[in-house]
Amino acid sequence: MHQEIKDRFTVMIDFFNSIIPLKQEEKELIRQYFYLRSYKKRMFVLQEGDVCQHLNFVLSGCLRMYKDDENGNPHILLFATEGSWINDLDSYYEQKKSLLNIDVLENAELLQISREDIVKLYLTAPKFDRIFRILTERNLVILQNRMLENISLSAEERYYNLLSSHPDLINRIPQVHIASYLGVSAEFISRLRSRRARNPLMGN
Amino acid sequence: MHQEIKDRFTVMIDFFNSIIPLKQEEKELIRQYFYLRSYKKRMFVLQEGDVCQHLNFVLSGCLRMYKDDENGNPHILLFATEGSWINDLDSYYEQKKSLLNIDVLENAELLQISREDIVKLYLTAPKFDRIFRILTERNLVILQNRMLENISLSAEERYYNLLSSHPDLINRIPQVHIASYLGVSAEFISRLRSRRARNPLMGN
DNA sequence: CGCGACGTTGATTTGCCTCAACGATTGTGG
DNA sequence: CCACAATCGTTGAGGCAAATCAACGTCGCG
Repeated sequence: MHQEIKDRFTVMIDFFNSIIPLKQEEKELIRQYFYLRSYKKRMFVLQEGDVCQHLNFVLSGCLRMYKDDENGNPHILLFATEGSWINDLDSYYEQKKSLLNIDVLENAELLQISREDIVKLYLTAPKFDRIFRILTERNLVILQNRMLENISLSAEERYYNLLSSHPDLINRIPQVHIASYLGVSAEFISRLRSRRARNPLMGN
Repeated sequence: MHQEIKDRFTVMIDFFNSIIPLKQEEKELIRQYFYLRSYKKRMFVLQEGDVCQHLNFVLSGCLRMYKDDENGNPHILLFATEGSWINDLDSYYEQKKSLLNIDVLENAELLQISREDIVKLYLTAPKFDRIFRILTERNLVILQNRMLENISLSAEERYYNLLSSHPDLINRIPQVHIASYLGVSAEFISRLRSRRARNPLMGN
């Protein structure tokens, strides 16, 4: 089972490697600084009011990051599945109380790193500054495209765009969460689906 | 006037310095790689279909980045004024044709750097990897907050939030562009304003 | 079994859009 | 320097997209 854990690290090392190839010593640093933690469904990785203590890389499972409004309704900023990250960077770097929640939709295994350790990692291996720069730039581009869709498309267009760009998500995430992610009501998504089911030719 | 140009660089150097203090040699690199360029109102810094050739740091003036939809209506992703950046990172790094436009709302002076030169900059001074990582992380946090507002607040709330968080923008940018940035119609913004003018106590 | 999570459907309301017309201001060329 | 066009904001009438509220059926699960 120590072997197993090494295998998990391999997933993360491959991830970094695909951005910039790592030297052996840099791979060792990853094994040194990241730690494996499992979460069960409904557990919180981060709760509103806490200070975010680690970056989270998802090995398996599914999570969401969201904010509750004054009525207690969640508004989902991000889903994360295998091979992606889910962090409240603001709380993590500024060490301020988070306004966001991260919880588990499907039992999950995460690789985590503390703030002190990532600072050490950056200092001992500056390549990780570059890796995380590139990673963050890519996430910014993705978020910018989502922003653009949000200000320019109808709810129906956004829903079917998501459907075609992330068909995997639709299969494993309840509609009510998809609705919250898109910023529309769950009932409206249901109506869109039944409308298209009755008339498959509609809306391209 | 060579003196003047040096002064412009000082603005940028101060900007970087406030993120991470620079050594003298790193300051020299900035003077070496960035170049000053002036744009007049209505000029394009980037046009749809072109490949983004430089990163843009705004010394003065005001610009917007936007996408035209199929009807030719612009949807604004970002405004940039003194001391901020405005880039299509996707086109810049991937060297693909841009879907976005960047044009000038008020005569502007930019400091620009080409893709080849920023790669050199990263190689000769890895500190810039860290600086741009941090910069990008901050921009991601900002965009994430805007995303959250967009999926959780009404048009009215978004408008007055923008008003209080960026009062400067409201004074220099036409309402029609503010509307496009928020993803609402210009007429509706006008109605919000006149509603509150008649009844100043409304909506907190 | 019974409860909670999830999806659906109907009736009604509303936030916001569209289209159109109209001043006020700016700027631009003859 | 004036005339005319373009830009910008406002207002009205009408319409539609999407929210809200409520009820109900199904499923999985403790």
